Amino acid sequence: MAEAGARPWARSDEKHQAIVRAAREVFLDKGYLGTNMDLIASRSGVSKQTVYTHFGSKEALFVEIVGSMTGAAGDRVHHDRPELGDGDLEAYLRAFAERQLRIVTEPELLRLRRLVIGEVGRFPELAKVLYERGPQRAIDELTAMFEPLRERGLLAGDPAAMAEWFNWLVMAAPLNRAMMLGDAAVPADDDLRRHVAEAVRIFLAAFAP
Amino acid sequence: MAEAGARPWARSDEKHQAIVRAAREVFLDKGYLGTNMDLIASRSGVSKQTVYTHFGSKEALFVEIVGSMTGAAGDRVHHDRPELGDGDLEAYLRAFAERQLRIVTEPELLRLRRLVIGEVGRFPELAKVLYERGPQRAIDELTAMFEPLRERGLLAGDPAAMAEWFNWLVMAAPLNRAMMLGDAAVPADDDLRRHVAEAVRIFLAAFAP
DNA sequence: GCCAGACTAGACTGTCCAGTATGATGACGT
DNA sequence: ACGTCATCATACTGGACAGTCTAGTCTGGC
Repeated sequence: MAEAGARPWARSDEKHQAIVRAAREVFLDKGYLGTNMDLIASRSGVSKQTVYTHFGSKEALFVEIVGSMTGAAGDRVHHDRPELGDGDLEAYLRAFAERQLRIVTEPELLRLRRLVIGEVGRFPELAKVLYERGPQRAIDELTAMFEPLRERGLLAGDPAAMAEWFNWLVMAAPLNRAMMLGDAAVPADDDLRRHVAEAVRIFLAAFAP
Repeated sequence: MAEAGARPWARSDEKHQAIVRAAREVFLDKGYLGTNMDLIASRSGVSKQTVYTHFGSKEALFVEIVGSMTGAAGDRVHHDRPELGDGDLEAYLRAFAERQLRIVTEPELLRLRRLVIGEVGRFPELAKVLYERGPQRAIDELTAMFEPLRERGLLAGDPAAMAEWFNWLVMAAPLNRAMMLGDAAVPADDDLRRHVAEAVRIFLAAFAP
């Protein structure tokens, strides 16, 4: 993201990070147009000029922030995921889905999603990247997971298609509610577990031979 | 929305409608903050003052536009819906879902959805209304439809829960793709039909006794 | 003919804000 | 001691834009 280039870039990382943090908050809170650079400067305890030295423009800062957040979120979701051994498939799918859903419905990620969706017109690339690093990546990993299960006869169907159904069975209701009804509409732990259990049941009813 | 009030309101409906049309286009295109009132005035072939006479402020105009669009969209979805007689349940569910999905994925509605989601922070009420008139209303009608089916032994489960699962089985994948990947990501007719058929199959596998 | 009310073009006010310019401070290496 | 480089505070420029104001036009009813 930062210009590949000529400069030896020993710029103070501390300030850089402070700007990133402040910009993240402000952009998530007020959107792209609603955000003002003076506020980011003062919130990060840095002069406006410094903001412009580190990031060349409001647009560049926005792209950098959103890009890095999507990357980080994607990585978190797919980090430290347990392996499926010979254990109970249903239980494993539940654990997997609960974990995934909990991360995706964190307020910060919900706000990122809203921000990006609202800016599809202005920044279509960002939305594409978010889709690829979010849902698409999850679906790809599920596909890889389902492939051997199909071969072992535990699932019946096209792995990629099953992955997509599974993903949205788990995510759709909570995510879409949260998008519109606000962060407070995210299910509490009990409900989340019940929701996931039922999603997994439906999935297996449709795809277990 | 317009002030309940004193005035006999015989204002030229033609201009009013022209403003509404122009405002709809511009807001959907550029978002709330990105929209400028001079443009709306010129696009509707009306003077700026007239815009302010008909709608008191940018905010009021926005709320009016979005509110009426959500209402209209909701009404369209639930208008002229065929009844389920004694025919084939699976075929009926497919027809129902195809119809619903086609309407919801129209570009104008997708853009409305993006707009509203992006403005959740500034206008939380609008998003709530969109949720109620959109997904919630669909779910309620499905609930009413499933209730007797359950009593006839054709479905097994809580009608409201089944309605929510059915709704998102049908909507989630296309809608979420379209939100982020743009209007061009909406499935063509063939794909849409295949998608719906499979969604219905999954639903019945999970909920038909 | 005249009044009222809707409308018009366009100027104007006040504010906000991205981005730049200026001139100074302090740290660090040579 | 000196240059360099990041940083600072603050002022400024230029443009955008919500909302108001002015002064005048057009139309239909009486």
